[in-house]
Amino acid sequence: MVQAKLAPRPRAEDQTRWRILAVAAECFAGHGYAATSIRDIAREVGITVGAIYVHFPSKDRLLVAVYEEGVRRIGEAVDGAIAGIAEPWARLAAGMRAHLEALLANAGFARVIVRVIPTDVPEAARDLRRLRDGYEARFEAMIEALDLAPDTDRTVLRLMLLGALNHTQTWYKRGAGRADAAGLARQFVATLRHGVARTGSSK
Amino acid sequence: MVQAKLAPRPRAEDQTRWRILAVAAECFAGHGYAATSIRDIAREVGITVGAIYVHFPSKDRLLVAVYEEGVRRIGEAVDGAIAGIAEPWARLAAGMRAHLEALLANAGFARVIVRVIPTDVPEAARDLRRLRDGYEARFEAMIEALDLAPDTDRTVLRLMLLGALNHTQTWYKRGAGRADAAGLARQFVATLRHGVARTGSSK
Amino acid sequence: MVQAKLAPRPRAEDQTRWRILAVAAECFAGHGYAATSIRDIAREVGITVGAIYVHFPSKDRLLVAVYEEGVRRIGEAVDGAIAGIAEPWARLAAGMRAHLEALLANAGFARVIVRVIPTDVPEAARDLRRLRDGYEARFEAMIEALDLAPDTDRTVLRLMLLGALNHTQTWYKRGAGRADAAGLARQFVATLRHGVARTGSSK
Amino acid sequence: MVQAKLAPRPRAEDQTRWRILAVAAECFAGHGYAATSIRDIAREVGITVGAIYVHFPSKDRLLVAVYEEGVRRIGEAVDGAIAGIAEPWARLAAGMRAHLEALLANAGFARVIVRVIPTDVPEAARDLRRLRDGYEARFEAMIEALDLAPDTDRTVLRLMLLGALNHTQTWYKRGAGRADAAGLARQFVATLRHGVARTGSSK
DNA sequence: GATGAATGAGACTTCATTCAT
DNA sequence: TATGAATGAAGTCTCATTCAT
Repeated sequence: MVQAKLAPRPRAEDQTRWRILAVAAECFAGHGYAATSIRDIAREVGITVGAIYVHFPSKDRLLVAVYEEGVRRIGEAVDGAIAGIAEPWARLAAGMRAHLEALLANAGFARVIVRVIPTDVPEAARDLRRLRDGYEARFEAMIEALDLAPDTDRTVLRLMLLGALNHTQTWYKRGAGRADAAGLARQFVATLRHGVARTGSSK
Repeated sequence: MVQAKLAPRPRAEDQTRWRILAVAAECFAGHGYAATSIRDIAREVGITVGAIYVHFPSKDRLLVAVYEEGVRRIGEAVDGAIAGIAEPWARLAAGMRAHLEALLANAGFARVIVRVIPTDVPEAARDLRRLRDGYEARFEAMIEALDLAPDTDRTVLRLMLLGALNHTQTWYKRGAGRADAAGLARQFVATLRHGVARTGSSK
Repeated sequence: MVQAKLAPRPRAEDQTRWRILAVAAECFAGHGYAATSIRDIAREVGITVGAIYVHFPSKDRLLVAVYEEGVRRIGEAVDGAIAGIAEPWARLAAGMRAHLEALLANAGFARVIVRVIPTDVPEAARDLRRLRDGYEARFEAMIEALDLAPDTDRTVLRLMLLGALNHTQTWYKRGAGRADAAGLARQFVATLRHGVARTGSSK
Repeated sequence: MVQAKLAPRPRAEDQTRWRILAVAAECFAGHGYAATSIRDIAREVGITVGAIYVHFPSKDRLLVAVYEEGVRRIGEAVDGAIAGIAEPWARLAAGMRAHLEALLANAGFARVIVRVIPTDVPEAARDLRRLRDGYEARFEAMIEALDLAPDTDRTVLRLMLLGALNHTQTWYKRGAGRADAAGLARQFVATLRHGVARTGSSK
């Protein structure tokens, strides 16, 4: 009983590192890198500022660590979602849906990747870019496999798609539930595939 | 008479205000709101920190002023571009092109609107949102006029479109010239209209 | 009368800068550069920490400013003391006396030069070395003019002399008055000139 | 018996203590006490910060330990050098040479004594002073034995001599080899003994 | 004997803002 | 209109030291 009161460290010894990471992800994703102070994070975690420096050597390395974890998580989510799906458009739809779900599930880790622009943090820019590119390569591959109209610029398509996906973060109302991510992904992919013009209405 | 003594020129009197605005736009667009200090701006303009407070009461009011000017400029650009065009899809294409050109022309004013997210600056959030919404209403209207497939969610379409447009800022390589903005806009609108799937390849 | 209470800034507008310099000199000379904090200086001057940064951009620039002033003062003291004295040994004696008096007069400015070793502050090392060398060049010149025994290494003599002079700071008891500086200088120069061995006692 | 259980090796048990001492000596001598952190030392030794506290209760006690070892070493060096030399000037010359050699041999232990001024570390000042004085007493004795001109102040002579010796640390270029220490000592002692004025040139 | 997480104080520096001039 | 000195809070990071393991 006394134990429960005074010794709250039951399992992992580096639980603190994880809590810092999680809080930092939430803060960076919520207010941006520059607007988040180490103090903010420490306060939220419930430790001293110095304790953060026991686990991370600097603010920008903490950001990189968050980014890494974020890329790992959303990457695994997408990989898991598209595994076993062979048809290219279905693969893309599944990937987009997983991406959106991660993004809208209110998890800081995924949102950081979208929110923090590499060039914002010169000291970490190289690492951030590498991580980002590594993740986005999945979509490059998925788009590569599509059977597209002859004159389509696949690069522009990819960036357009990612722009649409990531922009959701700006306007999506939290609380609407993650079910909507599926609906959004469906509409996005349908739009990209067939367009939204009423059939027979064009040129 | 007092005029004759000190400030004989009628308009140039608030030239400083304009220079502050322009520099602030560039800074906010380049590094974000939190990462830009009043000192940075003052240094770039070549005046004292105090001088900024002569023209703007606070940092967040300065941001709002920049936003206002940005919205005014890009709004006028879009309005000018679509004036006289009746056909809905052509109107949208012209509007998107103007938007992209403003964004990629390296002008801070337009980029600020995309870069600084209203919620980042709580003290100014309401104003920023109002300004943003006022601008984006144009696209709402343009999309409203389109003849779309029956089950299309116009709101999602608008947000998808704006996401694609604004995301360009992240990856667009400057120096490529603004001519490309037109090309990008064309591809974007074509994609949204008809999709990119090879005709006859599906359903 | 109210004036005397509320407006204590009577003359110079950069009085603060001087007070900071003086206090910093005393602190750096007393405890060394690393052991002196900006807070210490601010507290002693009676201003905020930030106020120091209004006048000096960084701690090491403050040190350089103190050094500059110190070199200026002790340089002028020595120059004044040797002016008009033609006989080389008398010139050296006068110079040494002035140097010692400045050093032992309890004035931080002069002591800083002796106390803070250039290599201790890498960011300022180049400047400090330049200033120090500029000052010590006087002694080089004075020694150059001496009529010395043929095999004497003048450089070693100079360094030996400066070592003896500057070491005084370590052991000299303050409060004994500056009169002793003259006596010390006399004994130093006599020793260097003729040695201390009893005449006829050696080789 | 307890010995047989836990510490079977007689000497090597506190090897770590020695490594800490050696590194600390080098650091304190190189950058000064205040500018050296416990972490710097730990890193250099290749152990944890906590490990240092296993061997030394505080930073200032570590300094005292380094000082003690330094005084012991340079003291033994001087004692060994002057042992068996009876003629006072020759004794002094040998002692100075040994002192200089220890100082210039790039060994932190000897340099610490010269570099760290007792008053810099109030908590350890008393100990440092005691150790220093104990060492310098040798020179006091050596000077006492000299046959000097009647009006010579032996105390000033000692401090002058130590000042000249210890100042070498500031300017001596490492890498010139320790052979030069002998040459320097010779010139120092010759200067003090007979002076550097050209014979017959004075008064 | 040694580790490594943690603390609390304090390091230097920059911040937005005010105000007398 | 503009300056520049000043403030007080906050920024990132390092410090010596402690302690459970």
